[in-house]
Amino acid sequence: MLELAILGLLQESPMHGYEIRKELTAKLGAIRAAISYGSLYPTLRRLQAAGWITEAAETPASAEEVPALTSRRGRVVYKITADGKERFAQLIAQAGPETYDDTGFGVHFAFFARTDQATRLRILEGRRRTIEERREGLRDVLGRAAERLDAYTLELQRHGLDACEREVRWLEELIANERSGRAPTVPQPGTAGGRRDNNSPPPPGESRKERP
Amino acid sequence: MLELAILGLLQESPMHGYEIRKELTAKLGAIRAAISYGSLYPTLRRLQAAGWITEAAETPASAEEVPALTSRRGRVVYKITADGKERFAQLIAQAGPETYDDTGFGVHFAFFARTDQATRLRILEGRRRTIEERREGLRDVLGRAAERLDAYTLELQRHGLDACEREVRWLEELIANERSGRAPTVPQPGTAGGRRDNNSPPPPGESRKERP
DNA sequence: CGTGCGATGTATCGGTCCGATACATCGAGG
DNA sequence: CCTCGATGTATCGGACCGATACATCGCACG
Repeated sequence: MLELAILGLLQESPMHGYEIRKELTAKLGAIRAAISYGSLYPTLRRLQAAGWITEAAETPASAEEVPALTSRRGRVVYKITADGKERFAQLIAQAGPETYDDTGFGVHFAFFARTDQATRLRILEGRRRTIEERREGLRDVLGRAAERLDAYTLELQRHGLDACEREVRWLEELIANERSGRAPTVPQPGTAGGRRDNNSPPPPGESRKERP
Repeated sequence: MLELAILGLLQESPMHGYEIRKELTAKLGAIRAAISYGSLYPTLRRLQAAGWITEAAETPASAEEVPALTSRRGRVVYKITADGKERFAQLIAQAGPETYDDTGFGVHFAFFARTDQATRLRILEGRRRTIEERREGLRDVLGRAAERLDAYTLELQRHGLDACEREVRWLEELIANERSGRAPTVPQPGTAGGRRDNNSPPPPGESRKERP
């Protein structure tokens, strides 16, 4: 999962470890806590050894630009390689069971903008299936095994069941949206300020903008 | 976490590994997938080495009861020791940061029937705090960093934010319920059938009530 | 009658990821 | 001046997972 996330992130722009962590924390904040350095750095080294990423020199512009702003000293900036992009495409498209658990789905979903519509649909439906099964499991327990469990445990199951039903509905909307049309956003009033297509989804052949 | 869950479960009755897994899967189904044998068995051995649990002989009733029903052969049944109960009490009451993450909170909550009210309140409030912080983080991202993120990522954040708000409301109800009165259940019509006291929890002091 | 299949049951191994910890630099504010 | 918080890289032990192996039992199907 971390591998996929890093590869996906580095396609936007080269970054060093600390930055990767921050960006990932922002992007995946909804599904998991900040990723640990204890897994980040070893993974970066693994990816580099495999040739998916390389170190990029840190020299800012051309030559004797006196920096003064930031004294990039020990920072190690990584950029993705051509092999790395290939690897990402393979990872993002293939769907094993781990693709549908909470974390796996979240990571895949966070990079939907780099995925083709067929894959998006497949993943959304797989996730729905998974959640539906979880939901059925909870209903079973609440129905059949309710006498064996204490009130707190039951309340926990009810809350979980509610979350499942809600997520299934959310997925239904996304699937419908995905099938007929291409707008990713579910209409939903009054949460954040501006809603506006920002960086539109140019999934397969993309050009990335950066600061000019 | 696994340690706490096993200790808690074994207070209800002695069990073997397979059974522990099944019960735990039922009890914690709302918050996590089935626990792996790859962590269960090593943990059982660790708990046994520490003296929190012991093997219990499998002999069914008294003597030459011809079994014929089940041929309990290799099953290893564990029971909790006095030290184990003490350990459980210590683990369930003390609250570190890991007590408030999704899994940690879920396990603690699932054993609320064996916890005193003060601890329950402390944990519920800590969890609320944690979720509120996560919620603020998501609001920040949706507000300030929205332009930098693609529509799918934003949708993920919105869904996460919604889940946070919902959980905070759920926790509020539980806290209010806990403070004034002692009924664990939030009134909520029409989900499961019978509600009724089952395996009574006589943990430290309190007695559990249910509808008479 | 056998034969295979699904549930029950115990166990290990490699790998991923986390939490704690260490250490070094830099800019800002007291 | 000096500490504090943000930035930044890195390691270590431990928790937990997923795959795998292996053995027994009862039952259904041929």
